[in-house]
Amino acid sequence: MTTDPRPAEPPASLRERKRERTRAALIAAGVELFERDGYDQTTVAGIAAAADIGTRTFFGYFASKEELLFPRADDRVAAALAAIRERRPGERPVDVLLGGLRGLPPDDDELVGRLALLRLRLIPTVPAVAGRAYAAQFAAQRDIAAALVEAYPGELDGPSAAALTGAFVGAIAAALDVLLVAVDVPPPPDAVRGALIEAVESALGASDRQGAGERRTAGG
Amino acid sequence: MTTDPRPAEPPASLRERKRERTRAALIAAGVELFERDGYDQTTVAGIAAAADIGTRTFFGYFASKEELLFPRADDRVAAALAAIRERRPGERPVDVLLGGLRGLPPDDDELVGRLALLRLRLIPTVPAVAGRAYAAQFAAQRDIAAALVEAYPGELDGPSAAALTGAFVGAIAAALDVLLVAVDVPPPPDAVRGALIEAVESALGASDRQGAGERRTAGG
DNA sequence: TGCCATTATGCACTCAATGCCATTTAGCGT
DNA sequence: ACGCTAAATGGCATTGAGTGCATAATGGCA
Repeated sequence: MTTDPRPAEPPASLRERKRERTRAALIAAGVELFERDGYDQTTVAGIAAAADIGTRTFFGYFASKEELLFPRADDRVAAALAAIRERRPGERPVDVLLGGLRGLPPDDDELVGRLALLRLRLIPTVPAVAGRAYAAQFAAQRDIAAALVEAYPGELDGPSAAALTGAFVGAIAAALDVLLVAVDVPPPPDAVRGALIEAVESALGASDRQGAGERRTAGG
Repeated sequence: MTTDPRPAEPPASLRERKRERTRAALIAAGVELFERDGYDQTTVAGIAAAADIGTRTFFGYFASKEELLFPRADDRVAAALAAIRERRPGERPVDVLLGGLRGLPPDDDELVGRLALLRLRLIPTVPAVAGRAYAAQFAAQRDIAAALVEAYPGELDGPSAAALTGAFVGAIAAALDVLLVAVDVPPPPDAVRGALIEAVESALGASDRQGAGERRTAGG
């Protein structure tokens, strides 16, 4: 379930290290400027200048302005896939997914970090950012749904697996929005995590909640 | 539940009728060109030329290129809100939402029409379109979640309502993707509708499906 | 040191989108 | 029918994202 959290190995060669430093500088400059001046008011040229590189070079690091907000592939997808892989026999799909969610570290940066928070705030207001986030979510759902179909042959067909995954991811996204964006000051990470899990469980009707008491295998 | 499906009243004044015709011509030209040449290859200037208006005028009708794909406010939100308003006492939130889904007309254009299909195909590939779709979905979820909180005071709090709504909408979106986009030739509308309802029900654990036998109030 | 591949950058270009402004046209009262 | 007003139209210029191309700078390696 641990899935190797953030290796963060510094690349070997000088060239790669330098490139990684520039990349980090670009992200830092972007986040800084986005927060200070707003997304639309911040130009790529400005970000590049703040990181002390040419404007053209920016696009050698990120394909677009909004890509800056999605610097890494989502670890949560890997966590979900791992949870499916390590499922217990008889465990229902919805409980497997919820188990994966519970297994995430409480202070997961991708869930409640500064960049993630900025991203969440920008998604409802900037179409381009929303589009990028949606694309990532869609890809994630496809992967998870495919894994579910493979893990539950006969029980789950394509549409059902897609619907279940969409419900799961949709519940998380919507709950996170309420818990992190629609509040004045975001609560501490572990509180967010607890409330998130509770909300998602109540939405999906997990074993711990309403009825279906036969296969109560998932522990707290 | 019927919610006045497509009034389509022709506007009174000559000016408004003319404007409506131009608007329809723009949509038609856009859909045509998008399908023929692809979204990115189609320029706003090209669409305007095909509809025989100036490029600048296009933006008097649509704020952006992708707005062309979202010509009307989503009726389904209204249907969901109506379903919540007309709920039966004791009916669980999830069953209310599913009831609203079942109440939709089988050939709802917004669900399976040509424009909707093109939109669904474009969403995974064009970030701008995805962004617009996501924004609409987000707004819809906020409205529905707010209505749910109001309809179920004490039972549903903000995060729970958001999670449930997100799960519902997410399940629909993901299932529609599988049923309409990830197939060679889309099946007939009523078949899509039936499969969609079935998939969403299985994902959300409706009364008709798994456990939770105490409050079995919702009929078929 | 010198060669090679990668990286950085400048320049010109396309296209979406916006602001400004002149012109046309529909709606309406007289 | 006439003329006024407001909306609609569209041309022109501008900004900013993103791309292709050519060239220079730089690290890896013999």
